[in-house]
Amino acid sequence: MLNSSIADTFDLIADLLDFQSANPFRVRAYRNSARTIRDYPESLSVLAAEGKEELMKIDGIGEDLAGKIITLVETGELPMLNELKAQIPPSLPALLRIPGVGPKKAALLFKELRIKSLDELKAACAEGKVHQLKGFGVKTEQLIMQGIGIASQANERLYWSTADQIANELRQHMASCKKVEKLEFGGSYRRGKETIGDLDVLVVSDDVNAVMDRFAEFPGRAETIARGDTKMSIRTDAGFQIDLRVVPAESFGAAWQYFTGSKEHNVILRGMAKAKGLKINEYGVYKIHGEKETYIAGKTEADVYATLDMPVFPPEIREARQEFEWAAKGKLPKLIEERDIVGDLHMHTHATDGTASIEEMAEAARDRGLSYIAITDHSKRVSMASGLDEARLLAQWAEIDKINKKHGKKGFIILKGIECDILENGDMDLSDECLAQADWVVASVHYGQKQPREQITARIVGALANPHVDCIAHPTGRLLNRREPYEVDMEAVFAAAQKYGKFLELNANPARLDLNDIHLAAARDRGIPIVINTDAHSTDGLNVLRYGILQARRGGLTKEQVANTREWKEVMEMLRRN
DNA sequence: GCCGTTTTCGGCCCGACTGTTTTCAGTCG
Repeated sequence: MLNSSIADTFDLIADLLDFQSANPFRVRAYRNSARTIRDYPESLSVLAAEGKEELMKIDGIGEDLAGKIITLVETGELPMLNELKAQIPPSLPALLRIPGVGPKKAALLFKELRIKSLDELKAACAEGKVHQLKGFGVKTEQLIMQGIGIASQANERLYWSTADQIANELRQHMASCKKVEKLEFGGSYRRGKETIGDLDVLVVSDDVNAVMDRFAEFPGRAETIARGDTKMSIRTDAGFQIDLRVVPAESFGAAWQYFTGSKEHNVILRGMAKAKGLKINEYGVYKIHGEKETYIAGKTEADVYATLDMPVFPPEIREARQEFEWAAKGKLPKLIEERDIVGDLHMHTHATDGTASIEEMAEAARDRGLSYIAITDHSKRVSMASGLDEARLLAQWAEIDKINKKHGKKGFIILKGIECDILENGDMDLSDECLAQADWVVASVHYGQKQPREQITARIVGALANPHVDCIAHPTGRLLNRREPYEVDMEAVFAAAQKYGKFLELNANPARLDLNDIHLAAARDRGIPIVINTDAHSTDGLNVLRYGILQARRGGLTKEQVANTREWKEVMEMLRRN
């Protein structure tokens, strides 16, 4: 059983318990464990076979949950969940997706009006039944009507790159308001998450109304969800929510820290503060003496963290994973930066599905400060992209030799590479004799992505065993919001990469970002070199590198752990050594 | 349901906003 399935089960239990108004801390225990399990790098099914004690070593999993995981893995079901399901209709959790409807309101709707689904709720609202319920009113009924539309919409999270565009537009828009002394973004956007659910904006100003009025004029605004003394929320016409907070300068650091999150990171931080007789909220850090409290910090993030003897964590690792452990040991990693990258080892030209020539790609890469690139067009199996057969590939390599000779003195190298398909039967799409002549070979799966776990894992592991293959491109094949990853057993892939001394790619395309942060951390712990590539199909495509860097930072990668921060000569030595 | 360098019991982060209320519950982040 996949970790994600176990996590889904626990999340469902949390939802159902919520409806029953169970102890909120019990509900939280299920949600916390679900999150931990979803992020856990190793297979819990494997751990479960080793017994309860192994599972209980994981933070947030105690005796009871360990037992439930084992039952789940062994039998595929959970008696406790079956009992809950018998009491609560399965469609009820859908009601929770309506903004403003939580467990209490949903439970009341079910109890009083027997409402079990969004459709039934819509009908009840239309008939005016909902506003008669205790605790509901006409406004709430209208809000639910609108909310049903939002809940039934796909409600997709935005790519980080899209959120970045919106953030930049908003920054420009707000810049013309003279009352804005300072403006920063927080939330998952600042933490560089691959997708963003909403945008958090923080403004320092002594004129809240002026700032909010300007915010209300944002061209993308479709509606204002809330507007209070310090906080305002709008929704864009695309259904994307933006939350604004206006704070005084002495609270800026505390607020920025607070709104950057993650929530889990903050919960731990506040727990630490409490143990020290301090309180942290979005206005500052306070020393508690009896009934009274005094402000001791809050102007900058550094001030806030310093009250707990903590360093300023890079936002990308504020996920309550390993950062506190690192900080306690004084070993916070120095995360990789965009300028550390000196080469790009995956890109296409107009020979296949790219739009630029070899020379154009090389020049664009050189403009961006790189010292080498690999041209890695598709192999022939990818016929839709007019993939290269052996003859065309050899011709391309001859051309690369020529170009290198022409520009050789400038110290920029174009490598003869290929993105060779791993065929459905596990064979490579080009012969070993052909691949042997390449400087650099990335292997990838484009067909037969739906194959069962054993089969697709064997294909990728087989490719890693091929002596001519250097790297696996986009190892899980997922496309954010669009396509699930292959059912590949990443543990087996990591083991093979280690055994054969191969590299794994972090594909920087904002829709891929494959490997993800969890996998990157796992690869890092195993000493597997990562290569951050753009997979560019045009000269502009080279610009996606920054998204890959964010993802790498979320995975806790340093410069040393990324192969293409080294000059090509060194990379070659790594390959030869391996 | 989890957890312990004050604790194996009794805590578990904290505040803003809204709507429906006459002082607060529910929701959200």
